[in-house]
Amino acid sequence: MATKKLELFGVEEQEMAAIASALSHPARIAILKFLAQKNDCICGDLVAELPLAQSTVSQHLKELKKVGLIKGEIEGAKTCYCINWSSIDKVIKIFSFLFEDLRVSHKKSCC
Amino acid sequence: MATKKLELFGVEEQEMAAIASALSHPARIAILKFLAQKNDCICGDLVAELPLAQSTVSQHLKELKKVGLIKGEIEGAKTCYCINWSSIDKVIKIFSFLFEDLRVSHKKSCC
DNA sequence: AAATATTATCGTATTATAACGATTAGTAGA
DNA sequence: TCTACTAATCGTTATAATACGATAATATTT
Repeated sequence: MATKKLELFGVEEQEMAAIASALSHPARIAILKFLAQKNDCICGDLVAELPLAQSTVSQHLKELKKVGLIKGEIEGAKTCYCINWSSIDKVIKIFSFLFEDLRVSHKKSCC
Repeated sequence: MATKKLELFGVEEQEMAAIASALSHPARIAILKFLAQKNDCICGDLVAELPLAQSTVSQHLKELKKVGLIKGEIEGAKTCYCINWSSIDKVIKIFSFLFEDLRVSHKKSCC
């Protein structure tokens, strides 16, 4: 009874929701911050930094990669992760676009 | 085994994640858009607009209200909803702040 | 070749989310 | 008052997300 009816909405709404989903866990926000501060790092660095198991961190990295917010490059046994800046730009553009669009039609409301 | 360990992260990370959670469903994005376009509306308008049951729409509205993105004012039998613009401003500030912060330290990375 | 290191994936348990119908509580109108 | 309307909440079901340990896969070191 509770299948997500995502497909019944517009592609823009779906895309924004998918990006927001990727940002909807503090661990993933923390990963982005850490990644930006260190410029790049391997999975093990994040495991040392976060209060989560290695498998869990790997899972979070996978979700961030799924929506394109980060990139991962295999370097031997390790995988080097970094932020996908062009994707970040796109995200900022999409969201600020939404909010600016909203704002123009802002008159007076009931509350 | 799978209790969310949200409290183990910083307050800023938690706050951002909570806002992103509210935006992580296309129905809620659609509600915000509709609300901005019409300036304000009642629950029934959204039920007519969205492919969801009344109880489900009400649930989504509750989540948006929980993080302060919208306001609701009871007017007799109806409830008038509108966007909480000061909250939207705050959201934009928090997120652009994050991304700008990230960007300054952007040198060259492994990928 | 064997041991170690690193990360991804699998399997699983628990909690959270999404959706609906039914009910409740409130207001407004006949 | 009785009826109709509006929206919130309750109860339930199904799906998704979170987390972990264990294992697998690959690369490096000894």
